[in-house]
This record gives sequence, structure tokens and C-alpha cells, in this order.
Amino acid sequence: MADDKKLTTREADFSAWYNEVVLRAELADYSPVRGCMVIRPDGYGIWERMQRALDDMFKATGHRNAYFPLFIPQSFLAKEAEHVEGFAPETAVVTHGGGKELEEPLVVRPTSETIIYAMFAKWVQSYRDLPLLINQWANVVRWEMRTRLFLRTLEFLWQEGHTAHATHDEAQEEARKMLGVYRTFMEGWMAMPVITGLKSESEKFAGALRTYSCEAMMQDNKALQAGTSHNLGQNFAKAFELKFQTEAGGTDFAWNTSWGVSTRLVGGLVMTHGDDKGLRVPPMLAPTEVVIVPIWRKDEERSRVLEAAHRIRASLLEVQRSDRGSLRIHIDARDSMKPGAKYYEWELRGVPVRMELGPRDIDANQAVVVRRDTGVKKIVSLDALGGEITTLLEQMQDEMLAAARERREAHSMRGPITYDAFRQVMEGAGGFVYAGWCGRAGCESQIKEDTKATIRVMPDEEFRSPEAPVACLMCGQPATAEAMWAKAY
RNA sequence: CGGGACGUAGCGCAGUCCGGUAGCGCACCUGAAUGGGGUUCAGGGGGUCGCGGGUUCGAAUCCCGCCGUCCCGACCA
Repeated sequence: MADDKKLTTREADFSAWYNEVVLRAELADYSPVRGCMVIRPDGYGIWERMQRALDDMFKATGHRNAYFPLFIPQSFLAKEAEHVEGFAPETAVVTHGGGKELEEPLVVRPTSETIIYAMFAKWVQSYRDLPLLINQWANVVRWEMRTRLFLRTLEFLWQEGHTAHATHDEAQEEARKMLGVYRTFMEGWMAMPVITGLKSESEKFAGALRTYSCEAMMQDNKALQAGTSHNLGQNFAKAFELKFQTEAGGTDFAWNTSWGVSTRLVGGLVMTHGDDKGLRVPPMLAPTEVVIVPIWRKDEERSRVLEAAHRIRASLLEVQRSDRGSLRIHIDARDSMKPGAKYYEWELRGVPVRMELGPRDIDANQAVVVRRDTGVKKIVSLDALGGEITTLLEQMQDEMLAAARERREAHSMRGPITYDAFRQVMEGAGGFVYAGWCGRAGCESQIKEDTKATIRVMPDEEFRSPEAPVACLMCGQPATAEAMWAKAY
């Protein structure tokens, strides 16, 4: 029955829609282990492209990849007081090995600060060894109570950068720089606009001096923390004796930063760009940018059309694109499906451009080119195909970002707002609300209790309102900062 | 850990109230026709009804216990 094939609409039930898209587009599946997710080839293909792009950006900023152990002695976590308090409740702990009870339990890493800075302490002697710029691609485990595909799973894949510097300012600059790298990636590759800024004390990373974050708005108007970057100060250096000899001859503790993004980004991509037909993948991240659907009735047409399709693909592969490599094109030559069924499938999977190619097109030296984001069809001469398609892909990349940004701004509120009005917003459609904050944790927690909204960030200057808020949203006392409030994932 | 719902074929479900030996749609296999937006027809394969116990001539159905999953809260990338 045709109706069974339709997706749940986003408007009706965003969560159900999200789960259905992830499962039906074959990005991921539930595993036999509760809370753990299996990432299927289609989902991993997107993650792989994300990885490659990020890794190139890390290399370009001087970072090198390394790998550290999965197991962390329990005592390591305990060395930094706030850190253990933050992470201990959600760790998985190995108590037995080789059939015997271990003398000291091993924690499966929830994050690797402790084990990495223990090693840094061995590697750093002098200021000449600094800065030390390391990145690790790894899996981590956090024993969450409730899980959600890609967004919150017990085990997840991520990268975690860890650096050591000689001065506070240098570490601070690093933390800010990597936040910028994340923003460039999220906006430039994912077409997902973000608000950057500083986390409040209560929301910052356990053990950090300051936490910065990229916050994106999903289509249900909730915020997704898409990436974080921490200035760890000397907290971990002191805990792990990460000391170095200064240029002046004395000794000092190093200054650390850490920063990470995870497979959560794949979920963010789905929730930013998906529509009622399924996924929409921005061209930069699409494992397949163009799918050619050949159309035929008879056998002689079939061979003629397929031959043309291969010829077109070969010519498109020749097209030079300065920084994007050659076009990624797939020909869907399956005999078992009608063209219409193929269209629906590729739309569900989010391939940016579909090319329909039938005998009539070939006779007319043309193809029908359809964009996934807007659904607009265009008849293109085969002679102009290379230029048309590369231009179209670039245009789609830009327009998807612009559309997402426009959507976010349409659901953002600035300027004076009463607490009652704020509560109504949060109980209703939600969105990002920029308002004053007195800086006290009491007001922050009260608002969270009332509305479930939290301070996502104190926005960086470019995101701040033209008129700085004068009063705290909650208590009305003078505001010390502008805070961006939203419900979050 | 509190509140709610559910567990029947690979997936989605009906059947449970009122007990009689398991069914529908999709998917899958075979054949034929079809083919520019989810093809049609015919035939076919596949289930110890979550697990354990009890009641009964007889249990998917009633009773007891356990396990698991999902959703809503508290916690979090």
C-alpha cells in the first residue's frame, strides 16, 4: 500500500520522523546491546567524509594523530576532582580480566584527558617541547540512561584533540582557534549554521576553566551542541604533574586544551536538512553527489541508455573541480525496480542531484536534472552537463546553508522579553531566545526547572544583539552577560 | 530510578476483552506481462506467539513470576 511507504511528517512527530529516516535511509540500526548503535555503510560513508575533512583541517593547523588506550585506571579519573565528579556516574568499569578480579578496576574511557595528560607528562621536559598538538580518533563509552540514534548512544565515535601549551594565552588562542575550525566545518561542509560562544559554569566540561561550544538549531527548534572546545587551564597539568622548564629556567605547569566532535554530527545533519521525503545531504558530504537513473522499456533501449549513462559519467569524471575532487556519480542500473521507485529511494537517501536519462532524452541530446533540496527539475543539454552540474552542486551547498540560517533566525528572539512571554515561547514553538543574565547560577537553574530551557552559550560578539540586554530575564537585576536560551538535545 | 505503553514471520501490525491449535500488509522466492514518479497478476517459502511456571480436555488469549524494548521525566556530546 502506497501510504505505508510515506514517512511520518516532521511537523506531526519530529522524533518519530527522525528515527524513521535514520533507519529507513539505512544510516544506522539498533544493535543487540541496549543503547549501542550500529552505523551502516551509508551512515558511515557520510561520517567518513566528515572525518576526512576534519582531519585535513586538523593537519593544516599543525595537529598530529595518535592513539591512546581504551582502558583508564580508575585512580586516573580521580586525580582531577571536578572531572571525576562529572564523569564517574556514567562510566563503564571493567573489574575482571583473564578470569581474575583486577587489583584496580579499569574504566572504559568516557573521554581521554587523564590517560593522555599522563603520557604528556612523560613527553614534555622543556618549553621547547611545547606546544604539543595531538588528536585522537576513537570510540568512547558513557553510560547514558536514555539513548537516541547518533545523538546519544552508550558508545560513540569521535575525535578528541588534546594540546599542551606554555602559557594561558596560547592555550586560550588554541581553544578559540579549534572552535573556529569546527564552525568552518559545520557551516562550510555540513551547511549547518551554528552560534558559537561560552558555556555557563554549570554547563561547562567537568574539569575545564572555560568551555566553548557550537550550537545548531534543529527543525524542532531545539538546540544541538554540535562541538565543544575547552580551555582546561592547568587543572589537569597539576593533577598529572605535567610540568616543563621555562625559558627563564623555572618550572611551570602546562596549559591544556581539549576539543571534540562526534558521530552526533550525522544526527545533526539529518535534523537540520531532512524533509518529509527523507534525508538531504549537502553535496560536500554526499558520498554520491549525482545518481543517474536510466529509463528504458525494451532491451535494445536498455543497452542504448546504459551505454549513454556510462559515457556521460565518464565525461563528468573528467570535469575539473579545483578543491572538491572529481564528481561522485552512481548509475542505478537495477532491473528489478521501476524508475519511479528508484526516485523515491534516492530521495530518501538524500543524494543531491538525480539525473533522469531515457531514450527520448538521448535522441534530444539532453538529460533531466533534478535537485534534491528544492525538487526543481531542469532539462540540460548533454554538452553543457559538466558545467551545469558543478555549478548546481555549489549553488545547493550555499543555498542549503542560507536556508538553514534563515530558518534559525526566523525562530530566534532578541530584545526585551518578560519572563512570562519567555515561558510561553518555551512551552510552545521553542527557539533561541537571547536575553540578559545576572550571572547567578540560581536564576539559571530556576529557569531550567520552570521551562527545561538552558543557557546554550553566552554568544560570541558577532552573535550578540545590537542592544545589550540590561536586566536578567529571571530576577530583573542588572545583566552581566547576554545568554542564548533554548531547549536542547 | 519514577510514570506510561508494548513484546505474534525480516519489518509494520490484527487476533487477547469472550480459550478451540495463527492471520494481514510490506519485504523475500518462482513465472508471465509491464516499464518517463512507489507495476500488475498468479503461485510459493518463512513464526516453539519474549522466557518460565500455573489453570484447563485444550492457552497467543486467563493467572503468577521474570526478561526485554520504546515513549515521557531526572542525567548527558
